[in-house]
Amino acid sequence: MSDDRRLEVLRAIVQDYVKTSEPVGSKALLERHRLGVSAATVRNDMAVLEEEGLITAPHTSAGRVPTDAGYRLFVDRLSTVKPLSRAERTAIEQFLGGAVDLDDVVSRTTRLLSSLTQQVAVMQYPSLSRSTVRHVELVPVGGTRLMVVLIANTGRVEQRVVDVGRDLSGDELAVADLRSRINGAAVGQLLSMIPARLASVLDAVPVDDRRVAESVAAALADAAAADTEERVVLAGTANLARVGTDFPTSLSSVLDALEEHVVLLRLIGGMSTLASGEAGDAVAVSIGHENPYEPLQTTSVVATRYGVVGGLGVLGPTRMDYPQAMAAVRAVAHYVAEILEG
Amino acid sequence: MSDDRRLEVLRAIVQDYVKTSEPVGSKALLERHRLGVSAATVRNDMAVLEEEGLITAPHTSAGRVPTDAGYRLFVDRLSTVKPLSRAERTAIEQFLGGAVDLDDVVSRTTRLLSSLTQQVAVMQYPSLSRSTVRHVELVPVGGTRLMVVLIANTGRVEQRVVDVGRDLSGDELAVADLRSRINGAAVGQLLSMIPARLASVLDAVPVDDRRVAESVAAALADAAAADTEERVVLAGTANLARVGTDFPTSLSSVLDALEEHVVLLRLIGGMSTLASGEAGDAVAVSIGHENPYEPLQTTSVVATRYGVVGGLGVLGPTRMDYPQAMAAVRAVAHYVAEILEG
DNA sequence: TCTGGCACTCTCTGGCACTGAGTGCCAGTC
DNA sequence: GACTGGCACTCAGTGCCAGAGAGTGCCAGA
Repeated sequence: MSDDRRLEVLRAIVQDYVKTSEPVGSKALLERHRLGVSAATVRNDMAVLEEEGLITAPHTSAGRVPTDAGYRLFVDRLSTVKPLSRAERTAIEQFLGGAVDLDDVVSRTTRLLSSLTQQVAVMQYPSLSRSTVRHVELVPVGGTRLMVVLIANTGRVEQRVVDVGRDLSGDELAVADLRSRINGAAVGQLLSMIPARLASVLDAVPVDDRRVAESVAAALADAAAADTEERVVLAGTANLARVGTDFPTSLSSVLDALEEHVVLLRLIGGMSTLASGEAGDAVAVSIGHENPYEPLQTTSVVATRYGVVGGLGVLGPTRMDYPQAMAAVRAVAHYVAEILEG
Repeated sequence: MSDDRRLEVLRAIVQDYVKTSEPVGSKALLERHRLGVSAATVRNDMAVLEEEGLITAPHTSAGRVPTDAGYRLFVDRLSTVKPLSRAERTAIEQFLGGAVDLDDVVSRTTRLLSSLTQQVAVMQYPSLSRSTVRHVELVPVGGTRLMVVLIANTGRVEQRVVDVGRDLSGDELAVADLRSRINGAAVGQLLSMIPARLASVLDAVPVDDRRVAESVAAALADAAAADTEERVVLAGTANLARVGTDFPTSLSSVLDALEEHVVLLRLIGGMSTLASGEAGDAVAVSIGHENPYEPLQTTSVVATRYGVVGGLGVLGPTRMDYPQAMAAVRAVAHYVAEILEG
């Protein structure tokens, strides 16, 4: 019961199919792989693999194609993440190192990842709720309105304009006082801690400014909580339409799904959280129907966290070079974390 | 020489082809339009139109399809921008009115425009160089580094961190002084005026802080000039892949082109500038080969400025409902300008 | 200047036979 | 019991052909 050889056959099928995108038959398999057995034997193995639901035949007299379960087994047990070449690594480092600000980091990362993997790259903006406060700035913007600017340690900036119910344009002193109190209490804290930390500030503030302080605190809490409507950035969507890619009719609905940023965030977020449960740099893979969101069930997603602040990954057809994608995602995540937090 | 009727035939061809996406023949044309003449006459007219390069036949015995020149003539002389319905207008107003910040305005605008027109929507972020300074903020961020935050009247925020060569952490006073000088000189000015306005500030600053002021001025100038690498936002790319749309093989290269944001910016910017030369709310149309960027020569772009700060528009196949697209673009631009500047 | 009619040209569709890759199964061998 | 060679069978893909249908160009006549 050469179980090992059967898995070897599965691996060969996955590799060939990923490379050629055509159903692979017993004969073709033998030409490309030295399995040391005859075509008939391979056929027997294939029959078993098909019975186990790991491969399937599009029609009677075609070759076999891996199923989602087949890819899953391949990813879990038959593949090793192939490390990137030294040249690739330095290229990544250099390209990302040239970024000038946060937007640029995100934009470069996605473009890099999509060109490395030839898939669609997805990156979540550094998440506020896990990052810390670098500074809070208060700016009177005419009349009774105050602009509240929250700057996180990742370089991300959130701003809110609030009506504080009092004209502050002449009262630089009161604004400066409140600014220093708030910064004293909040700088260095997790964004999620903002409401708690500001409670004490509210008590200490002169009674005249109480109303103002409350408005500002509310705005800050709101800005920190805006986390749930996180932004996500894509690159390489054209890769989905490349000739030789397998999206017969579903291309349009996949593209549609990609514009549902909320869904992508949940996906990337959920998967990368899962991965972080295991080893530090674990990469999570979600294949076809494993995917909770229906329009994306013809695709696979490879994702991971970068640092502690966000997730990134690639999305493509289930017929994907998983080892390569996983390696690229892991390496890029590593460098991004270094740049953002190092 | 019924020149008028010939144009009427052209209009009918454009309208039918846009609706059905199939080459339109003389007979089919008569069924849908009351031209008051026979099929043979229409055929003669078609022959003339073809000779003039306004329509073309995919092959000998198929119907006719408008050429780029045909669409051009249609847009210039045969179509009137059909006003949106009252319901549509209030829907636009309500949807855009619900936006909470600048990002949200841009995101809602593009999604709205793409769903109104069933095309790809493109919007340039409000451009800094034409907007004015609302406030400049200086924030010491440890050691000798200072974060310079530039807030524009459109709500857009640019930030730079500079090394000022001197430890300012203890010297709140010097920072406050510089901050008020800069704001005094720059607030309300066009961003492009920043370097000029700050020149006087540099002279007036105490000699000890000269170096600091220079660094800050440079950072601000840089932030203002970052305009050239403007951002652009897309929505509705899935519309390109809709079944019934005409992108046989070029889809992938069009999607690729859409990721070249620099190109899109030049396109939208150039076109809308052109339009603003004419009437205030003019909408510019670029059809197929009129387009300077080769991969987009199978597409048309309908664009305009919103207010004075940026451009927006839609992109789709040359077979596009121009009157409808122009109406939608114009209406949306109008409301966006109101929200951003009103 | 328009119209009806006619011959002509192409595309499209369906049917048919053929080819080739691939399969399943079976009897034989190590 | 596991593997192999061989054989019959299946089925998508291709090329070919004929017929239908849509559309055109052109011409003679009103």
